[in-house]
Amino acid sequence: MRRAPVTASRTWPIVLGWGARAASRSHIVARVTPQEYVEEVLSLVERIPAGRVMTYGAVADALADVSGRNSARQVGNIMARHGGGVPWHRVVNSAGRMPPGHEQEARQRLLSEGVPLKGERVDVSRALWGP
DNA sequence: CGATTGACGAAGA
DNA sequence: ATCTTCGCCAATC
Repeated sequence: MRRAPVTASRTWPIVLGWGARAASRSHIVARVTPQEYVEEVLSLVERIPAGRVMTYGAVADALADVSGRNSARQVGNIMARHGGGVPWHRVVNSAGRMPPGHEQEARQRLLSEGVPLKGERVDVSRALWGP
């Protein structure tokens, strides 16, 4: 758990090791390392119940306060690189589409879990789950 | 260092 | 409905 050193002069709640960039935005500050963020994402995805889904954006939003990040795209990258050990099929894009190259596998799993579908897409309005 | 590249998403045309 | 543009974050050139 690498954390930025805490100094008395520090204005923002965290960061001064990787914080130069974060400091350029006054509202959002990185509160965890990229590695820690990966763990946050994976542990949240693990808690998505069978039969429900989250969108990449919803995951990013749910973690925004604690992580200091909000990038659906980054969640997608993380799922692509590290999602193999979690129920990755329960994360779809906002249109209900499944990850390119894994549509068949995902569709089969979602179907067996009873996730509501609309043709080839998840009916996100009905299936969306939140922590 | 800067530029590109993604399992993204909202807004426009 | 499809395509583009832009904001988002981190890894990779």
